[in-house]
Amino acid sequence: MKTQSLEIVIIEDEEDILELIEYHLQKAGYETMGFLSTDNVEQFLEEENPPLMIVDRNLPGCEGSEFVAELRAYGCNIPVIFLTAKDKEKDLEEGFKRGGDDYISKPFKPKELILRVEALLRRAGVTSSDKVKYRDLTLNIPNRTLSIKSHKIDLTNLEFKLLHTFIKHPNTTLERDFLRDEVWGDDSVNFHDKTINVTINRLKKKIDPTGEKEYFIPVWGVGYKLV
Amino acid sequence: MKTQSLEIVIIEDEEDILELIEYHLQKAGYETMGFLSTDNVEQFLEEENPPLMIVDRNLPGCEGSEFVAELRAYGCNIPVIFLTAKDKEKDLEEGFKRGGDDYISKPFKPKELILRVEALLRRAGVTSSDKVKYRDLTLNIPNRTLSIKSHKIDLTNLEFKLLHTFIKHPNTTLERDFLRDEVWGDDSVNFHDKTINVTINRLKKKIDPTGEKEYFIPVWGVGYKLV
DNA sequence: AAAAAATATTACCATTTTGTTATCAATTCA
DNA sequence: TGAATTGATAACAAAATGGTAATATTTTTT
Repeated sequence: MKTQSLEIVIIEDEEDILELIEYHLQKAGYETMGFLSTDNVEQFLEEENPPLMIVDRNLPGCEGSEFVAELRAYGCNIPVIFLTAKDKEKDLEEGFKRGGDDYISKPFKPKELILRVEALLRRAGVTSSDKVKYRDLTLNIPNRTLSIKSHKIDLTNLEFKLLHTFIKHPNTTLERDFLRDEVWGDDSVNFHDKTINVTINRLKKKIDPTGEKEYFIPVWGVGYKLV
Repeated sequence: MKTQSLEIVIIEDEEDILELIEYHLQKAGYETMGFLSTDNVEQFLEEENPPLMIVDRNLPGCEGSEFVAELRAYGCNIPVIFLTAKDKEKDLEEGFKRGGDDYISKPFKPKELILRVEALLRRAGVTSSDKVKYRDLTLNIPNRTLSIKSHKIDLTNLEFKLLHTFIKHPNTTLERDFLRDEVWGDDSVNFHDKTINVTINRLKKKIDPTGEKEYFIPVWGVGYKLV
């Protein structure tokens, strides 16, 4: 599923815990970059643009959440999970208010750490899933193939782009002009009225020959909608 | 920070807990929409496009996470926080794998609930709702649909534009000339006297066949008003 | 270069939407 | 009250839009 390894930053002053975290993340398929303090982290973030950061609250010299608050103030939007032994409400609040996305208390369950990392990466839009689904349609982006209930269907490039566009905006009326820009590109001069109609038509026939599933419905005078 | 009230969906079968959650969310400035089961939720999501959903895992008839997994399969990407009494690793994993964004165990600290809601909304980049409402009418602009009390009604493009114009200026007498410019466009030469009458008429019949709701009232010699 | 595949255009038809007209009903005002 | 004006509505006409098959063009493959 993961197409490339992601390098996750961990800031944790207790060396054994740091190693433990790195171990579990690596086992889950991530690269890691551990720091024992916030020193040099900023520079690393700037250079490497890591996708996620796990930060201990209890760091020597600097509160972890203060560090994150500073980063946020400078426009850094990296997803952050706080890690802490403290479990008091006040600390929790501080962590979130200062820009944390999630919070895990020590001792943590390794599985939970991984799950929360994955959930956050997903929500932050880092792990670009190579599959897009809608109803019983599954688009495999790298392969540029369509599966309907484990049944593969060949699509032309144009048909694929068109369907992809609709699946990215399900249940939304896409105007003809929008489709034209999105699928055909705005360089298309002399764009013919019926081009969209005919292409939609061919696509419909391929993915639903009998028409019983009614994927596309025309919105009169506006465009089409995938329902 | 909050520019407009956000309506958060909660699915929880224990009525007292549901009320408790609603209470805390409302105190924090959110609107809430509670459900005791997953019934009708899907419809609500489609119509209202809420920004976040809190789902109990332990629902009668349907596992909360199964419900979310189904939604995800249909392309619904709404941020989800699971809520559960269970605290076993296995359950946690299932919830995340099925598309949950966060997880809170009962009994929960109210403060933590709010903090996690806010963090998730922030990370998900909450979008302003694309709906316009007046009385029991809800126009979903991207879908180009009209709902009256969760009942969908088909409008033609012209009717949609007309109703949209009125809803943008509720309780205001819109002059015929204004409507003509706004809905038909100023390119309309030879605009016939009765065109507006007839179009309003058709719209009235669609949204209020019996005429009991009296949405539109004619203002003699001037135009119409949506009340 | 020839064949095949993909895409675009055209033409024709069906449907939906919108406009027009005629008639009737309601309101205004002298 | 009654004429004049405006709105409601039904019926019909016209226009706009979408569907689709056939054909033409372009692009890719062999």
